[in-house]
Amino acid sequence: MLKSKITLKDIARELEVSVSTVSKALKNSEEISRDTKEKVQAFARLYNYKPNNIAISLKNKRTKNIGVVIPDIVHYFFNTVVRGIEKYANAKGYNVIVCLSEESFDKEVINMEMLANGSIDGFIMSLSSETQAKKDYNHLKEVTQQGIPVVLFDRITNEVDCDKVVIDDQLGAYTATQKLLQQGRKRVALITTDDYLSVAKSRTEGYTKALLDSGIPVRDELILKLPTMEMDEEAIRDFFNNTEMDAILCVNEIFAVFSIRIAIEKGFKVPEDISIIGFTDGMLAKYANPSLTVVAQHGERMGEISAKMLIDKVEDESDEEIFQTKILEPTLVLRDSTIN
Amino acid sequence: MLKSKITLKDIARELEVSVSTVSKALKNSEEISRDTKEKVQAFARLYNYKPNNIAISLKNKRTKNIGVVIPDIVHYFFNTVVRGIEKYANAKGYNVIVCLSEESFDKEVINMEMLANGSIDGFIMSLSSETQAKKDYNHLKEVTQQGIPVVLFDRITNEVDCDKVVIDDQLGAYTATQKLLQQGRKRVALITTDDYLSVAKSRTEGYTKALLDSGIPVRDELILKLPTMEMDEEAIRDFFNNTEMDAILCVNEIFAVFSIRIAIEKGFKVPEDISIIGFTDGMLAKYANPSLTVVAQHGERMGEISAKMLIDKVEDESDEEIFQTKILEPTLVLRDSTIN
DNA sequence: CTATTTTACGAAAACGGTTTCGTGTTAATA
DNA sequence: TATTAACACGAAACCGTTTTCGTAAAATAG
Repeated sequence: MLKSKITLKDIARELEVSVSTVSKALKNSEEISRDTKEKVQAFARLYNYKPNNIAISLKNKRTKNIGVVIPDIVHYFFNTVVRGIEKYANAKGYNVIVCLSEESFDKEVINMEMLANGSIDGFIMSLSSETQAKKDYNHLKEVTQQGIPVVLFDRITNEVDCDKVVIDDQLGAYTATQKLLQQGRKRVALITTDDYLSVAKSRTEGYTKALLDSGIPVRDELILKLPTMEMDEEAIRDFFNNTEMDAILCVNEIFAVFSIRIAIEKGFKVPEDISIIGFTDGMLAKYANPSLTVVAQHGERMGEISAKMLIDKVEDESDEEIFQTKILEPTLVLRDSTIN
Repeated sequence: MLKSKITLKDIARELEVSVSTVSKALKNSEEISRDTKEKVQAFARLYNYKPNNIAISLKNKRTKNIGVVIPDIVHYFFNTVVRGIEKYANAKGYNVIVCLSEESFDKEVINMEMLANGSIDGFIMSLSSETQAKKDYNHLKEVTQQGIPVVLFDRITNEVDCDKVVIDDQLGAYTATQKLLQQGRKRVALITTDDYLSVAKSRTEGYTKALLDSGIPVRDELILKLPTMEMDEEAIRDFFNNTEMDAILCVNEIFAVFSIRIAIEKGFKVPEDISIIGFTDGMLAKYANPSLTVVAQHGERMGEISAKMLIDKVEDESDEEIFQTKILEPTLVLRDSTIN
C-alpha cells in the first residue's frame, strides 16, 4: 500500500550496480556506458524516482527555501508582497516559508531562530511594530553575521547592513497632500500611527512638507496619531466629532474607508464636502463606495524585487558585501473620494 | 567575519571528545558524566550552538514543515485560513510553506511535486478551479499513496481518500436565502460561478432549496453564473440592466460589494429597495458602505482545524487509514445591506 | 605481444546529526 | 583477591545524495 519513495540505494540493489553508478547514470554522466545509463534511467522513470530534497540540501548546503517574516498577511499590502515574492521565487525554483510575527518582537525572533538553522537560504522581512518601537535588531544582526542574506522591505531600519526595498513614502504623502491642497482644501487632516513605525514617520514628514511648501501651518489638532495599525473606531469617531476638516490623508486604506463611512454618517458628501485619500491600492479602495483615491505602493513589484535581490545574493558565490537600497516611486490612483 | 554555524564536530574537536559524546551531552544523556556534560553544554551555549534542521530532518524523516497549496491568497477567506494554519502549526513547532496555484491545474501539480520529495510532512490544500473542472486528481492520489497525509479544505473532492474540512455551504446559502425571503423579497437573484466549483454548486443548491421550500419557483433569469471567481464587472452590470430583482445572494464578498455599488448607481436604495448578502466575512464586508450582511465561513477556525488534523496524522505512528470530514456551521452576520 | 590509454564502474568520504553497540576503566560485590 | 557490575565514552552505522579517486578490464598504440 504505502509504496514509500524509492531511493538510489533501491535502484542500485535492484539493478545490481553501485549507488554511485546510479547517481551518475541519472545525471547522464559520460563516465557511464550507454547501456547502463538506459537501463538505470528506464528503471527510474518506471518507478518515478525523484531525488530527496532534504538529502540534496544537506549535501550542497542550499535549501532552495526562502523565509518570509512579516507582521501580518491580512493587510492587502503585505498580501501582494507575498504574492510577488512567491511568483518570482517559484519561477526560480524556490519555495517560500511564510511566518507571521503579528507585530510582536518575540514572535519575530522565534520565527527567525526556527528558520535560521538551515531551513532557509535567506530572509525577506518587514519589521514588526514592536521591533521598530524597541529598536532592537540583534536577531537581524546575528543572522547577517552568520552569512545568511537578508532583504528588508517597507518597514526597514538602517542599523542592519542588508539590501532594502521601500517606496518613497514621503513623496507619496507629499503628492497626495498636494493634490488635496490643489483642490482648494484648507484644513487637510492626517490619520496616522505613532512615529516609531518607519513608514508612518516618513508619511507624516511628506504631509508636513507639502503643507509648509504651500505656506500652510501644520496644526496638531488636525493630526490623529493612533498607537498602532490596529483599527480603533472610537478614536476616529472622536476625531471627527472634535475636528473641523475638509480633507483627510490616511496612512492605510482601512482608516480611509472607515473615515468615508463616518463622514457620510455625519452628513458630509464625499468628495464634495470632504476629500479622502489613503495608502494601499487594495480591494477596499477599489470597492468602497465611493471608491477611494490612494497612494499605490506596488506591493507585488516590491515582492518581486525583494525576491530577486535575495536570490541574487544567495546564488552569488563571491561574498562581497555590497548592499543596495531600492526606492520605488508611489503612484497616486485617482478615484471617487477626491474631486479630480 | 562570516562565523558560519558551529557543528557537533567542531565542538568535539575543540573539547577533544567524540561527536557522539557531544550529541549525548547536549541531550543530557545519563550516559555522560556530569563533568563532561557541563563542559559541553557551556561550550555550546557560549558559541550559540543550534542543531542543523536539515540534518535532523534527514535523520528522522520529518521536516516539521507543512505544505499549503491554495488557489489564491488575496481572497480574504484563504487569507484567514492561512493565518489559522500558521497559528496552530507554529505553536506545534511546524513551519508553513505556502504555494499558490493561481487557479491553475499545472501550477498545482508542479507545486505539489516540488514539495512532495521530502520537503514537507504533509499537505493542506484547497483545489484550484481548473483542477475541479478537469476532475483530475492523480497528483493528489499519488501523494497519498506515498503515505504523505493530505487535508483538503473548502474546495474538496470525494475522489481522494483524506481528511477534509468544509463549511456547510448549502446550509449557508439556504439560511441567507431564507432570510431574504422572510424580509418579503420576491425576486431573489443569485450571482455565482459555474457548477464545477464544489462550493458554488453547494451554494446554488442551498439557494434553490430555500426557494422551493417556500414554494417559489427557481427562475433561470435570476441566476448569473460567471465562468470563474474572477471579477467581471461587465457581466454584473448587464445582469442588473436586464433583470428585475429585489434581493441578491452573492457567492463571495467581492461580487456582493460590487453589486451594492451598481445598485446605488442605478438609483436603488440598499437595503430599502434591494437587499444584498455575500459569502465571506472579510474587510470588504465590514467596511463597505453600506456594510454587507454575509455568511461567515470561519476561515481561521478552518485553518486551525485543518492544521490540527494534519499534524495529528503526521505524528500518529499507527498508519490506520481512517479519514474524517469535518463540517463547520456557517454563520449569518447581519449588517446594513439587509433589513434586520 | 607488451605497454599504455580508455572505459566503466565501485569504494569511500562528505554533509550534520542520532543511536546502537562495544569496550576499557573503575568501583562494588562475593 | 577474583568477579562482576556500573560507568563513561568512542566507533560506526544510518538517513539519501554527490563527488572524488582508485582500479580492473578492455581497447588501442607501439
